Amino acid sequence: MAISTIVPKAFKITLKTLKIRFFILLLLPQKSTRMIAQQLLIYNTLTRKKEVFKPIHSPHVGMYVCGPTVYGDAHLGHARPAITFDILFRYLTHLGYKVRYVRNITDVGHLENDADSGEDKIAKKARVEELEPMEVVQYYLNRYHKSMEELNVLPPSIEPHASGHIIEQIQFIQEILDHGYAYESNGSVYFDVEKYNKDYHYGKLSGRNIEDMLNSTRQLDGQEEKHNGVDFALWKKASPEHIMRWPSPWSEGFPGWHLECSAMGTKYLGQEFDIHGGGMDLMFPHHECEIAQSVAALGKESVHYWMHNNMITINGQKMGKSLGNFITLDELFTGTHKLLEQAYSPMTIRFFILQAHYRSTLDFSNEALQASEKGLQRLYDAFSKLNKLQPAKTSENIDVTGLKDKCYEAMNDDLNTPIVISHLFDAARAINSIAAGNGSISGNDLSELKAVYKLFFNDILGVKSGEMMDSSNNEAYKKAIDLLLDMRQEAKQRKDWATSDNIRNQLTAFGFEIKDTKDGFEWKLN
RNA sequence: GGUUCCUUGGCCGAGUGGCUAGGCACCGGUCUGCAAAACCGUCUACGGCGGUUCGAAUCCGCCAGGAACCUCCA
Repeated sequence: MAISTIVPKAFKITLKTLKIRFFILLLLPQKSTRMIAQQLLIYNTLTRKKEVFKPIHSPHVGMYVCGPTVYGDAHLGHARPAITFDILFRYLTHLGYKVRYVRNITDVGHLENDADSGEDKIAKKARVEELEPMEVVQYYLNRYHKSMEELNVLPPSIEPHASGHIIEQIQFIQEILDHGYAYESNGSVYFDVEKYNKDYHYGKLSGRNIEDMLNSTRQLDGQEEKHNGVDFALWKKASPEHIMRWPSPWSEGFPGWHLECSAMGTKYLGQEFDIHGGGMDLMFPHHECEIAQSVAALGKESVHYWMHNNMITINGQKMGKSLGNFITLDELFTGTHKLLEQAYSPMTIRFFILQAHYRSTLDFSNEALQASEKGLQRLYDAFSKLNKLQPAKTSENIDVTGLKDKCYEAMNDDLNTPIVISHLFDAARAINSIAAGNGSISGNDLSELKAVYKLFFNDILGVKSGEMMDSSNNEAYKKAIDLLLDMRQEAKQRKDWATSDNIRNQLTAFGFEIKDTKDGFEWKLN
């Protein structure tokens, strides 16, 4: 009785829902196809070629990026993948794709080395600082999030923790074991690289051959458990003093590092998904192992497009944790590092990173950052002038449609942000010319230019504009500065240059920039 | 040693066969009481040697220098 009354009702609701959905679908594809019609080329590390991006289930896109191991503060190097894939996330979304962006948090499984006595990085930090491991994780994760927010990096759709997916990882190992590509040894489980390589190619992503690797793999202590030096751990039995441990069919222990991405990627994005990103230094062995794990467990590769950002260097060398030559983001923002001549705002850092293509190395130096800071300021100034321009009948020296097309063209060419920026600088010059009275812009072009600027500068490149950061200014303070400069104007009219220069010089010393204009003055705080 | 990649003007950094970005710095000019900002202009480079081509920063070869990965790394 109850069922028969419920079913039709449920059916009714479903029909209604379907109708609404159908209606939405009718609307969406029009917008989507128009936008998605942009042909995006992305460089696929797997083929070493730029390829046309075709999602498996358009308009849905699945994207996985290797996030940080949270056992220390994020440094400049961490900002690179975060910003690179933030741009991709923003751009795909703008094109009309529905992106599910997964960026993991590694909070377990990072061995100090591959030896039996290998210690987890988080656990080590916890022991050194006498903290609960999860306390370490939370502390640095909070700080990571804060830095990312300051860099205007959008949060991913899902941010899974490795420690929260132990069951999935155990299942994944079981699949690999069932397919015969792993073996248990003294409570640990290792991936059988040699066996796998007979059926597939281990090393296809990084262009390696197992023969070369067999000869060059370092001999570390405690590797007697492995059948072969190149085999990597899927599960490690925990030594008695090891803090982070979970039960499994093989031993109390913890999962190997490479496993988390395979397990979480396929859990949230499906057995096959579109994009997997990360730093170039993760290509081997991390991503290579991921491929092997997926093929061994699922019988197919999970990832269609592998994308890798290049490194940030300092004095020509990779900035990294192990070399100890890194500068944390906090230090950059506050200028508290011995190599820094000054503090650099988060937007300067973001702009600096975007001025190089993501597949090129980018060398850190104060000179380069200062150049970025000034360049960014030039764009801010130009675009604040844009909002004050008066429309004319015709446009003389600016082609807004051409600008927009060129920006799209650059983005579509494997996210060429430096080219997009160069076009924005071209626009800035045109705006400045018009503002200086050399040229004109029509009303239509003016509003279109404002829209293009907002789209590429703010929305896609994700640079917060000056006004957005100007919220701390308050009226009383502005009036005080205006008052001082009014006094200076009076002094100028009396030709009392000593007083007028004194006011200007003092304000300049405090960091203000004073400009005299035809009818008065302008100022801003740098 | 193996694998992959790089070398662009004072600095940073795009560009993959002819159109030879952009930013910062420098210099000259315009504007200004002087500045600042802005505008206009100047400088115009592709590690070296050879080859392919009508034509090469771009393709090929050799040499020199550097980097990443091969162990944890974004």
